[in-house]
Amino acid sequence: MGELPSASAAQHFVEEVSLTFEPFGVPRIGGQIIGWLLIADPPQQTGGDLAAALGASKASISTMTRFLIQVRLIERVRLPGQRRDYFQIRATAWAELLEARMAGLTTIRRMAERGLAVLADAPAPQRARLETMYAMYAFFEREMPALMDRWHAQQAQRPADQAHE
Amino acid sequence: MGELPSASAAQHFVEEVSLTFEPFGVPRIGGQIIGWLLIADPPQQTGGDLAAALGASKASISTMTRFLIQVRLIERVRLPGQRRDYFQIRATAWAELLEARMAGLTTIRRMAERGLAVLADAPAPQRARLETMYAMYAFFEREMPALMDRWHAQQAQRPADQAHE
DNA sequence: TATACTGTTCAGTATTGACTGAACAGACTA
DNA sequence: TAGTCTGTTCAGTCAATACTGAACAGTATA
Repeated sequence: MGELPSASAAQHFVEEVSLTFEPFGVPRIGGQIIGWLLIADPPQQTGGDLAAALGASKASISTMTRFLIQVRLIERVRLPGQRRDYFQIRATAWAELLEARMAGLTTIRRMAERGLAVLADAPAPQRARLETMYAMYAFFEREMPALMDRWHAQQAQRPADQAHE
Repeated sequence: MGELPSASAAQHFVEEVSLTFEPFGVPRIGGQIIGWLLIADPPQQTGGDLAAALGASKASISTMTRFLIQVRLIERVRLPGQRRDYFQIRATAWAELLEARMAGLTTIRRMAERGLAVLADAPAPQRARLETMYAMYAFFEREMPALMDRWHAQQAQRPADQAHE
């Protein structure tokens, strides 16, 4: 177990992360794992570590880590010569999370599109609701990639503390 | 009840919208109400209309409409001289939904900030995880308003079929 | 082969919450 | 005041699921 500045502050942070992720459909323990992996020392922790730190059963940890790996928030690493599994936050997790959010734009744009297909023969005023909805999401869907590129460009420009990965 | 091009196509669309909103924490019937209000003719529908069209109880409609009003997706209108309540999609619902999503950026940025506070005395490599997370969300939090402004400007420029509202 | 250790699977529990039917409340007509 | 609309509230049911404890399976050491 690592040295944390204040155990209670860490615990409070873990709880906060857990609550932040809950409305996004991530079960409580999943959020706790993320929170803990964000501040744990070292960054890679075993299933046993997680179970101990969070006071959860091995079963929960096993199921949740598999889930978090599937949604690409964490990854499983095996240190050479070791037979234990370690978990850590994926370096690109947050970038991909944001990109997934942007893919959500497409979903809604398509939904509007389908609605307009249903109202194909309807008069314009009736279609207006869906037209504006479509226009808006199509706009952001079109513009977001450029913004994402600017972010990546800015990152490449100042690789200051990009030690890991 | 209005004239729909194809009842089954409409029903299918309603179902699709319902499924689209489900992962966002909107209960099934809530999504159905949104779907129906997107294509219904006329755009304003009574609680009874909704109950009949969706085959749901008055109680569900009452609770869900109140919820959807609270999250500002729909609004309750009273036609002059009428004593019945009508519901319709708010004209600015989708814009505000997107803005709410952007507010989510702030939540995550703050979360990273809190984590960094917990690791105030930790060495740089340990803080790196949270630093990149913070930088990324702060970047988008900073840039998104400008993009939103561009959208509004573009809308003002061509007020073509902005008949309603 | 025995044993320690890893992690997974599975049955069972307990909680949450979406939805309904029925009772209730308020406002307009007769 | 009675009757008929509106919409809300409430108790109860039903289904989904998060979580646990215990049994299981695989792999390395003795």
